[in-house]
Amino acid sequence: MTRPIAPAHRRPLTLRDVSEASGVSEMTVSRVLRNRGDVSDATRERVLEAARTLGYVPNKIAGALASQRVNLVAVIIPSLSNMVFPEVMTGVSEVLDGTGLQPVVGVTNYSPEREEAVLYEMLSWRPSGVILAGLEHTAAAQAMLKNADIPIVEIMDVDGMAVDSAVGISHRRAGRQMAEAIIAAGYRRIGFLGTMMPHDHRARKRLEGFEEALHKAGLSLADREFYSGGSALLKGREMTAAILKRSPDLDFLYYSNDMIGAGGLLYCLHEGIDVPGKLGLAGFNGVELLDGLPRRLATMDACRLQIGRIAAEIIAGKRQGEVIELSPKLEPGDTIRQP
Amino acid sequence: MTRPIAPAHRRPLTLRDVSEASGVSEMTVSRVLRNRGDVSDATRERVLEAARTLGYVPNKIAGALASQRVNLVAVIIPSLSNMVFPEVMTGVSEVLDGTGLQPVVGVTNYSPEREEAVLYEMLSWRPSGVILAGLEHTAAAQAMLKNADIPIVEIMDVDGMAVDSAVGISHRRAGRQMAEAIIAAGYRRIGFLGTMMPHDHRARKRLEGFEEALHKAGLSLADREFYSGGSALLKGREMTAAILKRSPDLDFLYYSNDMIGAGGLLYCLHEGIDVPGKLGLAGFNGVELLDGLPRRLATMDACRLQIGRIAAEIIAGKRQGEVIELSPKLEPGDTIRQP
DNA sequence: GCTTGCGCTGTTAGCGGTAACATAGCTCGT
DNA sequence: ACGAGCTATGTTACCGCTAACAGCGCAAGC
Repeated sequence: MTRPIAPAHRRPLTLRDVSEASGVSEMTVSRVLRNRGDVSDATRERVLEAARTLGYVPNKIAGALASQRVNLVAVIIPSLSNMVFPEVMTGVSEVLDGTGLQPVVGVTNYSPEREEAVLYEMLSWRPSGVILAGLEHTAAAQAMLKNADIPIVEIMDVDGMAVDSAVGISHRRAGRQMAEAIIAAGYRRIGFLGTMMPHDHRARKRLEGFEEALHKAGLSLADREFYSGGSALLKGREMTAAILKRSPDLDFLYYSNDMIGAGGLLYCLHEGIDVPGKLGLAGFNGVELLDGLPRRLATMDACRLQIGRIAAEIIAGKRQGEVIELSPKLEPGDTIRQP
Repeated sequence: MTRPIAPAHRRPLTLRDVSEASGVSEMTVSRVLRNRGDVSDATRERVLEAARTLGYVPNKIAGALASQRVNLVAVIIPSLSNMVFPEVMTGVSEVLDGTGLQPVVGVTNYSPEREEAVLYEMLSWRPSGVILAGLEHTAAAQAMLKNADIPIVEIMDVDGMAVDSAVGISHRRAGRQMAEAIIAAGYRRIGFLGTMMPHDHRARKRLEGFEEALHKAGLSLADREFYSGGSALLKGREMTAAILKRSPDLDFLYYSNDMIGAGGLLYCLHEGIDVPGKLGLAGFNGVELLDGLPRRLATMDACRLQIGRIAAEIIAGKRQGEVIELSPKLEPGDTIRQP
């Protein structure tokens, strides 16, 4: 792709400049630049040449206003530093790349108010669709979504009511399944380590499902430890040290995410604790990072890439919108005893 | 912040709807919604009430076209999964948050052609400024940047010619400094492990600076190993195993980033290699992840947060644009012998 | 009383494109 | 030879909002 080498200007360039430079009407220039309608090869060449030498860049603002069409898709996620969302974005981009649609990312930092503000801002650009994480939103945000009259896909989670479409996994079920696997492996004194984020509903639902399964088996969490902020890997170490000091008789640690789980694993290996014999470990997410650890942490894949892909397909109209529940796979790794 | 609970519509809402609902002109509604010009409190209340109950969301496309003002800042970076860029984004957002400006992210995957395309797309929305990584761009991209007539900040790197402003560190100098520290610590048979990315100019410059300093000391790289794709942590392990098998007499490994460095460190610890006595290790970046490792990898902070902040300040006009070189700090950690 | 000035509101004319329709010049079949 | 049916281009009327200016009512100044 080669684009213009152009001189500096004073007044911003418009279609009219290109039209004058090439001796055709603005409409014809517009047609050439969008590859729409019939234009003779000779004219097309002349126009492209003029546009290139001038260094013309179309004004999508004007274009969008006139055509009532915007090629943007709003993607609203809690955080970029989470490892989880970049992967969702990869899936979204993969699919959108072929369609002329463009993702625009907004970040909420797990704050519902910020989500509402970001959504408002994004909707004011009249995107062709919205992809946003989670099913929990402020009343105002829900209303905006309903009124927007564009495809809306809520991702990651399906435990709740969707505004329009939803793609994700059931975090409650995921928590339950992990608990069942742990119990089946013979562990009984189980501790939980997680983030202290009141608005991370998915982590909350996993814990709820987890405890539900424990209760069904006549067990309950023996201890729990929460953290907020800082390096997750380091926190994982520290929390593990703390919980084991307080409750040395625990035989399993369930972490709310792989990053703190990895920290815990490194700590245990370093301390020479027998994993998974004396102490079992499990996390959640299936992050790529785990592949490089000395031992494979048990985890559960959250289908992030696929979620991104499917959400984008719904927005692009390549797939019927609806509630789609994916099934995360439990990966036992080397940190749960084989029963 | 509470926003409207509104009914569903057919035709998209415009200023006219709000104007009719509140009995004032469109212009007055516009003034209220933007807090601009004098409006009586009574009218203001009436208008806000109407906008809220209708669930009106302004159309920024029309607004931007009419006012010739867009509150967007294009931020163009190579990758989101790199850990590095999310942190830059944090700095950018922090500063922009107070200004009414909004960052919009574009990702290039280290491809110059893609960068050109993304830039073209972004410029067509007429942003108020552009922040982009690196100083190397296609000729066409350079031309677009020059013609755009908005503030441009090239970030991360200062070894080269900036289009307008630049904020970053000298990667050549960083490589040199690391080499000097390694030599001073008495290491002599040094290997390099890095990514095989022809377009990662910053990694290339670090290596150049590194080798330059080696040569000045009468040394040269004893071996090198490259990789591409996959989990960086795992690759770090594998590459380390490979290079040590091939050249068992190496006494130092310099990694082009912390992630593969961390993998290498974990490998060495697992193999029981004496670090830093028999083998020294160093990476680059100062990623938060390292805090959780069993031993602190030597690294060099790339000042990412600060780069993001300063770039945003330049765009926001809070600071004079120019070329700003920051000084990365060498953090010796526990993987270089103390001389 | 008549200006002056201020506070508030309305009117007009675009911003830079595109949809929809009109039109001019051809080629063809009959 | 002539209208039908192209293809290639131009014309007109907006899209939804805001800058710039105009206008009105009213208090204060002289």
